[in-house]
Amino acid sequence: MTVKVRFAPSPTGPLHIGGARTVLFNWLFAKRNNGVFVLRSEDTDIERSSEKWERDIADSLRWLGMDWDEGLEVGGPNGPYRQTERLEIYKEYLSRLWLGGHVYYCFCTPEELEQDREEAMARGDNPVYSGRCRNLTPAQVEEKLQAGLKPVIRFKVPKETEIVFDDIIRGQVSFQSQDVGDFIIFKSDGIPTYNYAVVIDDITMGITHIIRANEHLVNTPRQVLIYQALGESMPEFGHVSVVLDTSGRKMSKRMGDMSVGKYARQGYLPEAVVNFMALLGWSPEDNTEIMSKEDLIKAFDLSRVSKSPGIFDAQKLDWMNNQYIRASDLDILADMAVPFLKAQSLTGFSREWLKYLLAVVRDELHCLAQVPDFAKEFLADTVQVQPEALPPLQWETTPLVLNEFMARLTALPNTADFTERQQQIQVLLKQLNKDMKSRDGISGKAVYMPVRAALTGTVSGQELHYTLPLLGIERAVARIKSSRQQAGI
RNA sequence: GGCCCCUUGGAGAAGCGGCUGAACUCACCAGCCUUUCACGCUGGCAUUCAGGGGUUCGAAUCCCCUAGGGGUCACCA
Repeated sequence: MTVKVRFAPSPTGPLHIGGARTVLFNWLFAKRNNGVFVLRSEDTDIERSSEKWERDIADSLRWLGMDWDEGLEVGGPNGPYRQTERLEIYKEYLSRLWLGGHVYYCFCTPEELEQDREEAMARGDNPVYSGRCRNLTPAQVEEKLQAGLKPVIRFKVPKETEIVFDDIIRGQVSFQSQDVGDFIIFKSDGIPTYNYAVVIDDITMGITHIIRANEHLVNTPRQVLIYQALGESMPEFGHVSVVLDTSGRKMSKRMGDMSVGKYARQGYLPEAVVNFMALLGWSPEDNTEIMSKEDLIKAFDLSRVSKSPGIFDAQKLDWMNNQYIRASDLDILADMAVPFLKAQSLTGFSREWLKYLLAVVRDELHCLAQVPDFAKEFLADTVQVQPEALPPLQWETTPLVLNEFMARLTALPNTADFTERQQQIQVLLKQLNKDMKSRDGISGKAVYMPVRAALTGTVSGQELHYTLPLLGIERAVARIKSSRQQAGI
């Protein structure tokens, strides 16, 4: 039997890292087993669901490179893939439950239920539905229906039964049926509830493995009961632990700052995000850290997924992203950086310049959103001399150094090639240092620091032979003049 | 409150009864390299696996209890 898995989000918010990781595990599992991955939408919460979020989730998945074989947008043999469009199917299966005597109408009001719950809690009991409407006679039901009351439909949970299932990740899990309580499968508006609709979807779509977040573990006995009542064969379950935010709390959809979209917008590489998520709660046998999608697919194994919840560590993501930035092709990086530069209206540079900049700064880049800040450092014609850069500019020997440097710099032969210019500068700097040492007894820090300070207005930054090609000679000269003025030398 | 799940360093983790004197990665700290910052390199960072009992010649690994965290008990999913 071919493996078939699914991701079934409710489109009530953006996809966050935790949800995306659940998808990843599904996707990897499908790919590993040459299976099928389905994307559908659980939009029965009409109040909060919206197509906007459905699109957002699909976009996030596409961005991460997790394609789905069947479902939303791509269609397939088991559609429709939106629960609100599957109402007929749910009703069909409902009639089977009626026939088997597994369901009943319930007319209890929210107020009554609330009161029951409070009383049960006060008694220290499990606050499950009392079963008040379970034994209504057909005549009583008819009477209430005639009166225009809109009932919900509840599932009759068998008494005194142990509900056991094997969880791929957690092992055997068991529940007592009396702790479950008759649950609602159709709301009074005729819309099915989650616990019922998922089961019907999973049955009709032929899902073989349900890999989902641990918060659904306690829902599983209800779903198991429905499978049994319908006489359908059970899929395998695997409940993955949740991802907690930095403060140790569960990620929620309201927290947009953990969304996949945010990382896309900040210029993280999807491959890095995928790699990072894979390692959150899973590790390959050989403990490799940097893994491509192909590597992950080859190595993925559900049995190595951790049971305990993981905390999202942004620092490690940054490190991971940096690893990918270092290994990326400069053209790809440049393409990714352009929108960020445009967003800040940064212009006046060539493609080659950008690529050279990226080559120079990539080692310290966590994400592409940082590129404009680096670019700005080199694009301004003058700089504000920072306090810490003032002393080197005011050293006694600085004017001499700067004069000599400028003379040599302006005498440099023309070139449009950044690497060539870099080499020229390297030679120039070395020679300058050597000459000034023998001629004036000035060397090392005494020559490099003033040049750096005048050029950049700070005492730290890239190597000068990288900085200068980026600046260009004209700008370098302008900056030195301006900085000298600011320092009064 | 009942029920279910989880518990190895600041974070991700390896570990599956003796090869662990608890790998590895991020972060952090120190030193080296260096004209500066960063990179890089080297070293440090759990006398111990939430705590306590047990089983065993031997336990982070198996069992029990306690504590802590999370989830759920919705006409949300």
